[in-house]
Amino acid sequence: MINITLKQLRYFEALARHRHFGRAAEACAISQPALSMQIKEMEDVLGAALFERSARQIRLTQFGEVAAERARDILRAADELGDLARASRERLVGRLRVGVIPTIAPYLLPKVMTDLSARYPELEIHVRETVTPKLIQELSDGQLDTAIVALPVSEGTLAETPLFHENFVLVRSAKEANAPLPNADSLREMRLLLLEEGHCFRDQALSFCNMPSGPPREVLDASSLSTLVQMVSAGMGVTLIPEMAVPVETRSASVSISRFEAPEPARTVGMVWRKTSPLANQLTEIADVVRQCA
Amino acid sequence: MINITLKQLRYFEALARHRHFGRAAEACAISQPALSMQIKEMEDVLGAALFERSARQIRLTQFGEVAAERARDILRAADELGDLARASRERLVGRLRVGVIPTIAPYLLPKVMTDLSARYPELEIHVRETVTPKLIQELSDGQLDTAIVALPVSEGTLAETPLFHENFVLVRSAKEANAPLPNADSLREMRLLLLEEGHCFRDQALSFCNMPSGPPREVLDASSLSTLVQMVSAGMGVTLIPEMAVPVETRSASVSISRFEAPEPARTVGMVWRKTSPLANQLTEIADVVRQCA
DNA sequence: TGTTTATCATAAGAAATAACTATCAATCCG
DNA sequence: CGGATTGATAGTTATTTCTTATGATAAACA
Repeated sequence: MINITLKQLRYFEALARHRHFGRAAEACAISQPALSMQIKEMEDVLGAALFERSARQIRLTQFGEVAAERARDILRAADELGDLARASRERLVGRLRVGVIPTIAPYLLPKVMTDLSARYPELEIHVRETVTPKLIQELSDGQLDTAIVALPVSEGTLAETPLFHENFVLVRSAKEANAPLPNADSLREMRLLLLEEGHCFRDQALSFCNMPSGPPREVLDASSLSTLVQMVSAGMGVTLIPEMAVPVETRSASVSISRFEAPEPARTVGMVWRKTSPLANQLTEIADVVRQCA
Repeated sequence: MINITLKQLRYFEALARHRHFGRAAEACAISQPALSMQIKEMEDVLGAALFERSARQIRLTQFGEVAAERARDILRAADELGDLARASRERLVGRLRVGVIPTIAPYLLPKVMTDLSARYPELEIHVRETVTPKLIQELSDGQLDTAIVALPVSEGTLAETPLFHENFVLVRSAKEANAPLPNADSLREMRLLLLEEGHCFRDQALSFCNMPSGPPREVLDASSLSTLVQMVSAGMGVTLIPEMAVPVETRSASVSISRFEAPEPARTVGMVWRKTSPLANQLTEIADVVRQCA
């Protein structure tokens, strides 16, 4: 199946406008025979005459009139595709799907969302909050554009950039405020409350205590830092939370916060995306904005 | 300025649908590298990535999604142009601008319009009624598609086909009904009422009497056959009218109609159109329909 | 862990398409 | 009738697009 081409439509449109092969050809920056051939080809393909050629002038046929209108529509649509491409290339627009782990989302997102919206008004931000393995899976599947997680991710297909480094602090009930600071080993002897399995923060905390991360423990596992703090406040044990969570989580709980001595437990939070992502350039820009927020 | 092509849009659409270069290429009946190259070319021209290629699968970029939608619109519009061409080629549709001389129009058109509309329901018929020279001019200018006039027209650029032959009859007042039939020469002595200048029928009548057609005559010239007959009915003279006009024009006038003896005055009515007209085929068909009516 | 498989990109030559120059044919005009 | 204008045609060249063969990379497999 042979078909018409946009080039033919362009030539046709010019001829319909000029009603003169020579001038239309000049307008298209080609020779008159080239125009003649393409018009003829187009008429052959369509199986209908577009122009009526009489001795000294040419006229659009009735079909030609209709076709000229359609041709203009098509050419305009094609041009718009170019405009659209330019727009999408010049600035970050459209939808950005961001995944964030639950031990970061509530503390970082409010400011990040505000700043990003201010900087990229045309950007529609979707947030997905879940544990790292799921985020990585969804990222790889193309359901997310980027994710904010604890580094390293060590996934060959993903690019990662660090955002900030944060320490973990000890949360004890208010009445233990002046008790001696436990070290990593003594923590193991205490009733350490942790997040349920799957959260990387659980593993990071356990690793600080040199405890195996795998098997479930006898203690109740919480589903959020907020719950953990409330449990501590109720005297059920102690826990660790990232520094960033302190202002939010201790507002409505009577607990004491203590920093560890060096080497303090800590984690690096970073942003990851597919190495192949077409948004790679914009994502490094966004990482900068997030860094400002932290 | 290099630009995208419809071919690229077709390939792109296929790839967007299959999300697989090999299968999309197969669907387009080309080799996989050919598809790769055209997609690459298209991305280069647009200056934006359409697909994100990762190891084992490809995905549309956000821009690609939008572009795919547009591409489908454009391709559909291009296909419709083909459909439109086919429709316009297969049957007579749209507008047909017909010119008819005033000494034919009122008698022939009612039936012709009815029959044509029945046969070509999608045909919109415009009628222009004026004298032959104006019709020929407008036909040549492309303001008319065809004209029904008295033959011959003898215009090199026009094609003509005869429709019917009609005699002229003598119209006298009712009380002259039994008077002897004048011949061409005796007509010259009578008060012969005629149409105003410009009407071919005037010239044809004069030519029958062997009188010069040019100079204005002393008698009142009428603007329609109807007026002529009414004048005859009022006793102002005699006239000739084409046979076809008899039923209509003598309905409300007390006149007598007489046929001449051979050689009877007559004219050939025919249809003309530009030799270059794209409607030429359809016009011969229409001439057949008109012939049926006469 | 190395091997196979799947998949898209690249390269080089061949085929197809579109362009140009030169020329023709028709017609209008003085 | 002769020159000028205009679109069509022919032959050749230039460009584009395709094909085949091959490469590179990562996933799947054993």
